[in-house]
Amino acid sequence: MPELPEVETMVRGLRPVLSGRRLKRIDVLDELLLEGCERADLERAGRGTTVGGVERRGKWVVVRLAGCAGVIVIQPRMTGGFWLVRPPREDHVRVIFEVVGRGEPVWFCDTRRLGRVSWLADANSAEQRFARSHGPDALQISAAALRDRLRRTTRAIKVALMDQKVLAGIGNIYADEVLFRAGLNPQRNANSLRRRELSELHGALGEVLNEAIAAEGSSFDAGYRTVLGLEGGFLAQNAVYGREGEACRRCGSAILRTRFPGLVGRSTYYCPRCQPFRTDFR
DNA sequence: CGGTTACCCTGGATGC
DNA sequence: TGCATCCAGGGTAACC
Repeated sequence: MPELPEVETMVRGLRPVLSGRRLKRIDVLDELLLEGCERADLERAGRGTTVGGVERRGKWVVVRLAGCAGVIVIQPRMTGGFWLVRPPREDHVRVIFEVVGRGEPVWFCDTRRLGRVSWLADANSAEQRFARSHGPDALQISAAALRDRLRRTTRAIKVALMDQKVLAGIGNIYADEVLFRAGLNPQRNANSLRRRELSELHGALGEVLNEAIAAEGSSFDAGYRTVLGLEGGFLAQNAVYGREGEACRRCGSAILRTRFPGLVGRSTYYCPRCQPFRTDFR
C-alpha cells in the first residue's frame, strides 16, 4: 500500500523530527524485519548518532546518519508505517527510535511484518543497492527515459509500470490511477504504445503522483496513516481504484474490476469506455 | 534472459 | 458461535 505518495508523506513527516536531531536509542522489537544486518548493528548505529537527513528512494525511506555511521533503510512494503503519536496497536510496533530531547519516540509499526529494516555501514553501498534493483524515480523520470524503458518490454503496461526496475515508486493503486488519467487500457502491451500515448502517460504520472502527495496518500480500512495517525485523502478524489460498479467520473460508465495474467492475485480497476483496449490511433 | 508464479505475513470480511 | 476460506499487494526466489 505505501507507494511513492505515502512514502513521500512519511519522509516529510519524519524530517522535522529526525533530521539534524540526535538519536538516543534504537530498539528492535521484531528481528524478522531485519535484513542484511544484525540487531546489534542497528542498535549500535543509533546510540548517540545525529541524523543527517531523511530521504525517499522509490518506496524506501533512507535515514542518513551523520559522520561515518552509515544509513538506515526502511521498506514499509504493505503495512509498514511510522508513528509520531502513540500507535493504536502496541503489538504491531516493530522498531522504536528514541530521539534526544523528544519525550515520545518514533514508532515503526507493521501489521503484517512484510516490511524490511536494514543498516548499511556505507551510504554509497546503499545507493548502489538501490540502483541495482530500481529504475529512475517515478517523479523524476523524463518522458524520453520512460518511453525507452517501456518499449523494451512486451508485458502489459500496468505490469511494467509496477516493475521497480522500470521506474521506482508505482504500485497497484497509482498504476490504475495513472492509466485512467492517460486513457490507456492496463492490459495493453507496453511496447505497443504510440508516441502520443507515452507522452500522455508521462504527463499523467506526474499529475497523479503530485495530487496524491498533496492529499497525503491513500488510506482505506486499517491500512496506511500519516505519521500523525491521519488518513490520507486521495481515495476520496481518485478515479478508479476501489470503485468497482461506481460511475466513471468522466463518462458515467460503471468501473470494472478484473484480474489478468502477470499480476497474480491483484485487482485492476478501469473504465471500459475511457480505457478501451483497442484504439483507433487517430 | 524475459516473463510468470508462489510465497512470505496478518487481520478483517465473508461463508457455511 | 466457531471454523475455514478468501483477500489485500510489495518484493523476491524460483520456475519455465
